[in-house]
Amino acid sequence: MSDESGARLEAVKLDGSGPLYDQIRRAIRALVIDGVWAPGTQVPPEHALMASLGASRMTVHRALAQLAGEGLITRRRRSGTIVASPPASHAMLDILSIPEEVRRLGAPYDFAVLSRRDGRPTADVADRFALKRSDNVLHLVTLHRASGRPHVLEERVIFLEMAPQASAERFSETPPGDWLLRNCLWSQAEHALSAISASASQAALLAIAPGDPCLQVERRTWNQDAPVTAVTLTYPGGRHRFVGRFGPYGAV
Amino acid sequence: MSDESGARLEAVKLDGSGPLYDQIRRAIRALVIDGVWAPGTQVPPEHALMASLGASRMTVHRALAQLAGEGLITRRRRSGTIVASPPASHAMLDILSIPEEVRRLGAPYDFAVLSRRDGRPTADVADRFALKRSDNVLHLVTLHRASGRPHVLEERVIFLEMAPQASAERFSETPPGDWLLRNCLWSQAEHALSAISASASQAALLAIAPGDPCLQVERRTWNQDAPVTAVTLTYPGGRHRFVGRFGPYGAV
DNA sequence: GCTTGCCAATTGCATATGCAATTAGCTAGC
DNA sequence: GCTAGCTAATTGCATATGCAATTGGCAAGC
Repeated sequence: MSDESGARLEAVKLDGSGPLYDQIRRAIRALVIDGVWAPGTQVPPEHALMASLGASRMTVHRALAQLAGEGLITRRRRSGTIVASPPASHAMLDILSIPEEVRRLGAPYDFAVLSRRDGRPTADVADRFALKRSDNVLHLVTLHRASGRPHVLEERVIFLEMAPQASAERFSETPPGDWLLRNCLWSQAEHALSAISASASQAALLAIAPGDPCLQVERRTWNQDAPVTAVTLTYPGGRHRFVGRFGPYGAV
Repeated sequence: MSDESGARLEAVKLDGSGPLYDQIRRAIRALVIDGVWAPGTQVPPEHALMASLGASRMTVHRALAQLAGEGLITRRRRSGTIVASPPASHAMLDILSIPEEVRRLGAPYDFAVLSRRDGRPTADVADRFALKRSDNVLHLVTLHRASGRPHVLEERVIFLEMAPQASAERFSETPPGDWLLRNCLWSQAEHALSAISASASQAALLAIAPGDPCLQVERRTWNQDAPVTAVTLTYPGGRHRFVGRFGPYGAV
């Protein structure tokens, strides 16, 4: 009734270990990261948490201020505290949206799904993710273009266990990566970056010569240890570079 | 006399803008980052800052606690607060020490300086760093080996303006990158990552075939806007990959 | 209905206070 | 000289208090 936005006060459970402010911080952090409190959820005000947890307002404030500093929540006077949306990207390799990547280059973007196959995972994929061969997966090959020229080739496997709605999706408006970002939760990702020679088929699709060097990004994504998707992005090497800038104490 | 470690209390200057605790935090942060308070320097105790700045202990504490959280200072009861050493590396591309990189692979490491040339910068280099052609630079080509096999080829330019001691250094014990890390300050670095085809000379040095794909990392390093060094690292593509792992809220 | 102004909820900031925990360095005793 | 124990310096944590700033929503007046 009163908690229309769904943040139940009782959900905040302290574990009794360490400083009180840190217990509060970790408890709320866990609720946010595990998705119990979705982005946009109204977090109980300091006074409510204070009464509920038996802590002083300053102690609650300290926990919430830290979480706000970490970007997990957003606070505004009078309106209160809400769970923030996860930041879209952090650093060099965290660019997850290819349309956005192209848009930043100032080039018009389009894409085409070249092939699509539902079915069982290949032995290779099943192996890398410790899947049962009976799990259903969706294979997609997508070509992204900037200014009409091939930008990157995407070869993706989606694990339907975690993303059942993907079966019904046509991926006509939104490329698979962006669609997944909007429709699936993820808690962990791993990137591997390497240089390869373009195979004949890759070269043909990317409009380069076979054997030309390419930057290959392999990304595997999980939600709470359950695999969500795996993708291999192949960038024509001559055309792309990843750039990052930072100082000894972090990003500049 | 009393401040044998050199942290002068008067060095902490507030700028009057924003919350007091944040002014204090930024003031001390600047002293650390700009190297005025070197790593290991004893930071004045809370009571001293409190008296000197006219703030309450809790306010000073708040600033220092935040800085400790950011890793810029280390605090211990009774011993007090000291400036921390900058973290050696942060994430995927921040690995600065190649010996360390090889050691992590569990392989024995060695290196050889293949060529060395003192003199004026080439037009190309002078251009990229906005140098005067009269500035002195040191060109070095170094091959790093893991288990006796070529691991990465390093082509480096050191700007002697910022690192005059480099002229006298033989680089027989320590490769140039590590030597610079220990002997030079830097405040900013930029990485660019791309895929290339090995040239004939690169291929020969790396014991691969000409045209084989390589991962190339170009790193440029500055100290307060003055260039310190520029380096190109060429990794045989088939043999190396960079891996990073994180969640939507940061590194895991 | 529309606007203006007020009230109250909520967070932001700073202070004062007290006690706990840690430990460097000194002191007393052997 | 050596050790055990004490003292005091320093940080860590929690609370209570008060006021400032912001602003959503209501009420009063037009």
